[in-house]
Amino acid sequence: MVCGGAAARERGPDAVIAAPLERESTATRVAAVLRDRIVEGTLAPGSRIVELEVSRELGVSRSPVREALLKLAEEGLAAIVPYRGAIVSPLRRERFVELTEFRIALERFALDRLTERADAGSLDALRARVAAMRRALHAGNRRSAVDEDLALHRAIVAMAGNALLERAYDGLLAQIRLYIHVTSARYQRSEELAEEHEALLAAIAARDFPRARAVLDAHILHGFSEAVFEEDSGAPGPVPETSQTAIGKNARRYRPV
Amino acid sequence: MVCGGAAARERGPDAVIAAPLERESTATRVAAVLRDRIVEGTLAPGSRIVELEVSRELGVSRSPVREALLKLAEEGLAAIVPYRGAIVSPLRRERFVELTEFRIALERFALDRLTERADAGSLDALRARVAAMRRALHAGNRRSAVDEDLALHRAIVAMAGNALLERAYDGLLAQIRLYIHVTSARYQRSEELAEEHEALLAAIAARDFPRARAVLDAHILHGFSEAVFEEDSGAPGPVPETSQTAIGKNARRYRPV
DNA sequence: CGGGGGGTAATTGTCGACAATGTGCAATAA
DNA sequence: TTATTGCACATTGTCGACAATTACCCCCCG
Repeated sequence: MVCGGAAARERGPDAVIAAPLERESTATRVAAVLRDRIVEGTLAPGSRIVELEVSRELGVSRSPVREALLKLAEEGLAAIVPYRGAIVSPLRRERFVELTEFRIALERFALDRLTERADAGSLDALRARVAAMRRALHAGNRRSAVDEDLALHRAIVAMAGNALLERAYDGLLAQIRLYIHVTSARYQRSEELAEEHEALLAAIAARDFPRARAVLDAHILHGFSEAVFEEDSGAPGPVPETSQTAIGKNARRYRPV
Repeated sequence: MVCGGAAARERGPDAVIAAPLERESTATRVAAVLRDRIVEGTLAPGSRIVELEVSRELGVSRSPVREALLKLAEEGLAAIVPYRGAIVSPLRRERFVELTEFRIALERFALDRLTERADAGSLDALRARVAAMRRALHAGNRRSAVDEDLALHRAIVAMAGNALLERAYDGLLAQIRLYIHVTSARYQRSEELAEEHEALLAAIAARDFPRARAVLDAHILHGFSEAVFEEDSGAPGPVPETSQTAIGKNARRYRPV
């Protein structure tokens, strides 16, 4: 068999050597397929995932499928209950509140590091991402706008230089994507969104941690406040007591002075 | 076959009904065995874990062993490289720095929530844990002192009421345990350790978030500063440039005024 | 004496089959 | 009619075997 095989053919020519090192296992590919379907909405929240069905459909055995489901469960995209199987994690407001709170906490930590060590090169890379997102927004391509948005935030987190933070954030990202459609209204007002990101970058560039934190909070909570859940009877009402309290209080406390 | 079986017999008599609901799979038990060995030191950092060896030793097939290794890898206790197997995560100073930084970030977030919503009952529970730890320390039982110490911190995190935070912290806990022996000098001066915890609880009771945060930082960084790595040539020298910078700066910035 | 090739052994990745468990329906009795 | 019990089916958990890949060692060549 030729060195790179199918994997190599999918990449650039000069990646032929590196390809065998990073080719992915069947389990990884199955996980990728299922992950896509979940965040895409093809696999609706709450629906069952039967190992044998997936294995038959994808033409693999149950072992990699099972392994993939374990991965998805770790990412919070699926829930596995022993001897009963896996379901796509249902969308619940309470969980979205927790997700948002925790996301803010992680990104704050990242900003804390980043406002200390950000160099010109990193900032340029971030600015390029904002530009890309702006283009996607103007082109009306919501899907890639979402991708660019999240990629920007992930890049900020990655620049903090803490591998554990990065892993934790990656785990969150999948779930953020899962909930993105309830905040999709946000991507209508593209100018606003781009400006918020630019304000965030400016604060980072100025190495002004308090301001960066304030901008971040406003940015994320802004998206949060527009979230609409189907379980809501009628209009997008207020979030539940306790959680509202937590997010609300912090939003107020950390709002720019 | 009798209802509960072996699982029920290991519990109290009135747990017979509930037992079947919470019995654990083979994979979970294998993971528990390996996890214990890793944090205990029986399985040294860097040593290989061969699936077939474990499966033969524990009298199970490779499937649950494999599943257990995936879990351990998720927890950061093991590293899996495709077609080459799993090794116990090696102890590296850089990683310990990241671990400590991230741990502080998570616990700060917990304190932020806790100083808002802590009730008397919760505080009593925490105080009971400090007392338990103090007893263990005085009894010279270092192992259970460590357990109580971590259990206290975990309880604080749990009280924050964010499931995602809790999961992320649990993932960290295993790794903290992995590194605990490099900070074991800390458990010599038991009085000091107990006092720091009590100061933390007092700040929480007073709902004084800034003070709680300052006490927490001092507490964790205190343990950090005593860490000794074998790779160090001679005395426990300073931590590497970049990481030292990050931790040092924050320690200074957030120190009590 | 050192470095490259080839072949063997060891180990992981995947597979199909069987055992254990949960689910739902149907038959039965009150 | 309705609650209950038993049974058949669907699905997960575990197992042993085979395929794919890597590590190791020996041999050969320079």
